[in-house]
Amino acid sequence: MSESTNKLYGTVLIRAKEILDYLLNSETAPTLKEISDGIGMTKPTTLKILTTLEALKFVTRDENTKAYFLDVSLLAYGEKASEEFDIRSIVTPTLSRLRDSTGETINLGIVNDNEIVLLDKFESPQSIFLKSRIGGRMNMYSSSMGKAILSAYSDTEMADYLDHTDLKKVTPNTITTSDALIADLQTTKGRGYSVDDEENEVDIFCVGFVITKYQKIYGAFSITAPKFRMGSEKRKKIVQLAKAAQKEIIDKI
Amino acid sequence: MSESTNKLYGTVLIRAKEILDYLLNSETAPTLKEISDGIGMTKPTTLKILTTLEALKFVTRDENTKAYFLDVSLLAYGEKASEEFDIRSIVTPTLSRLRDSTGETINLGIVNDNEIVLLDKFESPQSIFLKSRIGGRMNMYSSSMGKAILSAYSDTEMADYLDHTDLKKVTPNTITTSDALIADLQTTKGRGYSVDDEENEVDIFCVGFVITKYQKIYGAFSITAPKFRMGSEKRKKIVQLAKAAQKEIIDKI
DNA sequence: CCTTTCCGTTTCTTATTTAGAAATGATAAC
DNA sequence: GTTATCATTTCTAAATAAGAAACGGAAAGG
Repeated sequence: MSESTNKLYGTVLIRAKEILDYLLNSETAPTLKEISDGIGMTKPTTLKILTTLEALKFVTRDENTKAYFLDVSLLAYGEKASEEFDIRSIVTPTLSRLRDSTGETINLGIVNDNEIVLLDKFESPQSIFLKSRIGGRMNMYSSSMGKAILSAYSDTEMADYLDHTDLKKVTPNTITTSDALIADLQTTKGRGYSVDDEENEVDIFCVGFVITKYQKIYGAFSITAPKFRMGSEKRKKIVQLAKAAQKEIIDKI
Repeated sequence: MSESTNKLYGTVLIRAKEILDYLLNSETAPTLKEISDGIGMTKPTTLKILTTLEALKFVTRDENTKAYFLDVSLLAYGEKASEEFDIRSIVTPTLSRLRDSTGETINLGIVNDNEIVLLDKFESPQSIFLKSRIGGRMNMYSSSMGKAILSAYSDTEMADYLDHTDLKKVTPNTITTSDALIADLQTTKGRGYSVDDEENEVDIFCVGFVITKYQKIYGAFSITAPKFRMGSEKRKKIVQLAKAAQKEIIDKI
């Protein structure tokens, strides 16, 4: 929101990203028409960009149905990118054990552009919902990982975050005022973990733990479960196990 | 090699990919000069593309060092792409157990553009080498996963593969003639698994198993170990476990 | 079996964008 | 404080892109 207002170079590149994003958010592989209608570009232009994207192996086209989808070649870029933040290698054994001991799904996230990006997940065998995808994004203010991280922010960082964020309702429980959010983060700080009580997704309850050492914030992890499986006894037990995991991780950094 | 020779649309897009590839293959985050020199583009042009890539969240720039690296936002595209081929969910529990029972690293790959793309890996605790990265590519003719898949190809498919591939030496052991490769694949077919005896990487020995059902090839998995840990006894045991895993996977498809 | 419709593809021309030489800043090295 | 080196900005001829219109081909409907 404080971006330079100068026009960006690379019209085709920008449009190509629109196409990639369209494919990213499509349930099923779309055809040329669907894409060009969906984005509001003319067919010839869309076709030309798609043809180039295909040649570059960013997309693939089904020869029969003529439908487009993202190409697995893209995997390499994301994996390389996430290597830069390599908490994963440190964190994996601990979180994998935490999954086993809690029986619930564990997520690992980092901050990227004021949002949480899901870096990895350790799924519980009983997990029904797999809405989330590695690389997927969520709000900081409505998720347990986000709130765990926000609770470690300085006042300046927090002010900057609020400055760049609209607290929009995602579910009926989402916190939508700065004051309420700041109060919640205060509680989080005292308690040592954050709680997302159906604030990001209905029926889903999460607790979140920040991974931070010597002032530096590395990311956060959370334990996610359907609300009916998160009674106060269970939650107490999970928190205890997770706090031990958090300590173990921080010691390894 | 039978591509249309027409000039491709989207100059900037093509150049942007060159930059992304340069970042993908850089050990350390490069600066503008390194990138422009490395690719052979002028600095102003490179800067302009990088600035747009940054705005699109494909790259990030370190404010202090001015160095560029790939942005984690890219994760989402690759993950979505690999979902299309979702053998992973079917295969994960079995391969994870195979890792535990063999104590060695298991790789899962699929074919993309006549090469193997590493879709997932299940690392052994004793794995020293982590040269490979998810999304990484290797030759079909020099890798065990590739040869396992080639052994399931029809004559036409194989002819087409050879037509589009140079059998270049990767290590002293790499097979570099069609005849030798075809003979090796014959052996593979009879034996039920492929062997890569330092053909792709010195000191590394792998066995590969194709995942195929009703004529359709879904991918392959391999067991990788340093050669000194792959004596014939150990290998026999591993093959036995892997064949059971292969059967289990195919039954689940 | 012919007609219509609906996409995908090609062509063409004006308007827009780009590429890079050169100049300028900024910063680090000496 | 001078020099070297890299990042950034400016500017304009030359290259590229955008989209209207026309075309082609396959599938649907009568």
